[in-house]
Amino acid sequence: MVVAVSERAPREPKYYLVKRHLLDLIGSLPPGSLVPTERILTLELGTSRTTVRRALSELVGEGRLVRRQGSGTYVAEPKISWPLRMTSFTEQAAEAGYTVTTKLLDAGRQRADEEVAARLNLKVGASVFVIERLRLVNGAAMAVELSQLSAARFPGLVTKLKREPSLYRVLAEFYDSAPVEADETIETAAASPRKAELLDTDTGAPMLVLSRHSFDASGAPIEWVRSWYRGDRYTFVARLTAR
Amino acid sequence: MVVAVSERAPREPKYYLVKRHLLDLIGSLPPGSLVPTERILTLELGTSRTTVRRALSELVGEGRLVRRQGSGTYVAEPKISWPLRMTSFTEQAAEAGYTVTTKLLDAGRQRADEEVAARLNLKVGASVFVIERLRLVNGAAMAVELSQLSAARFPGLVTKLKREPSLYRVLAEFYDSAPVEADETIETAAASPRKAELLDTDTGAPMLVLSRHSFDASGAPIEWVRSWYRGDRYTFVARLTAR
DNA sequence: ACGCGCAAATGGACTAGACCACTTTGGGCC
DNA sequence: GGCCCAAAGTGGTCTAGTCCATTTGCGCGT
Repeated sequence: MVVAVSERAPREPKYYLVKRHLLDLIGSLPPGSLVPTERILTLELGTSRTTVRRALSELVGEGRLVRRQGSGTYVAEPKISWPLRMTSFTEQAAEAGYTVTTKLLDAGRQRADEEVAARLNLKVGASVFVIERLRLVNGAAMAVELSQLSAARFPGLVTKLKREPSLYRVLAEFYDSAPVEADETIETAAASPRKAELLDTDTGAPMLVLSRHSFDASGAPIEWVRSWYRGDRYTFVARLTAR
Repeated sequence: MVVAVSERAPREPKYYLVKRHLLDLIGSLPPGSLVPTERILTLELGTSRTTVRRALSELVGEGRLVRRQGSGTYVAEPKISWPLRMTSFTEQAAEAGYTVTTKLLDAGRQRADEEVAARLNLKVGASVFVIERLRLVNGAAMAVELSQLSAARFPGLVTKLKREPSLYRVLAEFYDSAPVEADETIETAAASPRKAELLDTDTGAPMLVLSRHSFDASGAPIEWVRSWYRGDRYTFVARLTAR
């Protein structure tokens, strides 16, 4: 195979030069350090504020910088790893040594649209519990989670959830039901204004979206969950073994 | 103007209103449809082009729209799922029914920096093979992959790779070495100009970065690989089982 | 009928500036 | 000494415009 010579050098946008300049700077400073203000960078680098802000925004999205309105821009802490595993959220966190809390944002009953009907093996219009929760680790918002389950299959679920926050424990105790298999998908998205506020970040910030479609031992779907994590703060980790 | 009292209503930026307008539009159109031009949207929605472009950029980053300079903006095809599994890239693709090719971009020898030395259990400055490849599925660029392996442990690797493109097959045949375990991490990043060009996308576009740190049966590290996938086009899928 | 070249239209990058929301700070007051 | 509040400084949003690169399509010439 011949190694192709790229005829066209990728032309570098001006904002990317600013970004590289900032990356150098970040590399030489400890987390928490103050970085020059946007207006100062504008003068130093001879560009417009828009261009500086584009570079800053990418670095914020990559978790290298943190901006605080009215205060300044700072070098960020390293990202946090989060394991992808079959156990429940609460157990995962405990294993990793984190203190986890869950805040119930909303829990109600809705009619299944086409997508959720297909996922839960229901008819369109069937009754579905929609549970929205905020996951916090050591007090800091980590993810917004939207769970959907068949209301017919899990009667009274919402009431029970208000006493026992672990969904998987409720399923096991009251419905003798446990997910034994799941398909997870991971993708990127931009934060909506609502999710941005819940997660204390900016609208449009890059996020990791983890969807889980889980099944019981008989292969019947139990729940369909989507979780939105801040992409600038978390990385997912999975341990794979051959065979 | 009367300011709403709602204590903490997430204030919606104007660009997000444009985004929702476009999402409605996208929902009613089949993939490939032409969407109004930026200048027309500017007039229709009474905003500046910058604001329209911010909304468009997010939608492009989420894989809902495709922009082609000089031509127009189009509704995008759905994303493609890509499995996370322990087998080699080439095998994965074959199983999924895709035709896969690999283009060797660069292969050479470098001195280990601190990070790669730690990953491969070497001393800083030890010789390391750095192999950069472009992965294509059905002819379209999918990912840029950067593999790093100990040169002392795999002498002549680069030469062999030029005849047999599957790295895992080369490792098995010539070095009797196979990864049986791996840690994979997934995070988001923005495309550099170089990667953007290789992947036929825009600088700054959101990407999924998959890092794999793999080990042989004795627990010794074999390789450290990072792959950059277009976040607007791919989602990762993993199948998890309890126990 | 065909093809070529050029003009129009598209998205891409950047500028300069206005105004707003929020935080910090320091001076004046008690 | 401590408190409060105004001012200054920070990032956040948006505007209106320029110039560029690429694509498309039309009209002209052959």
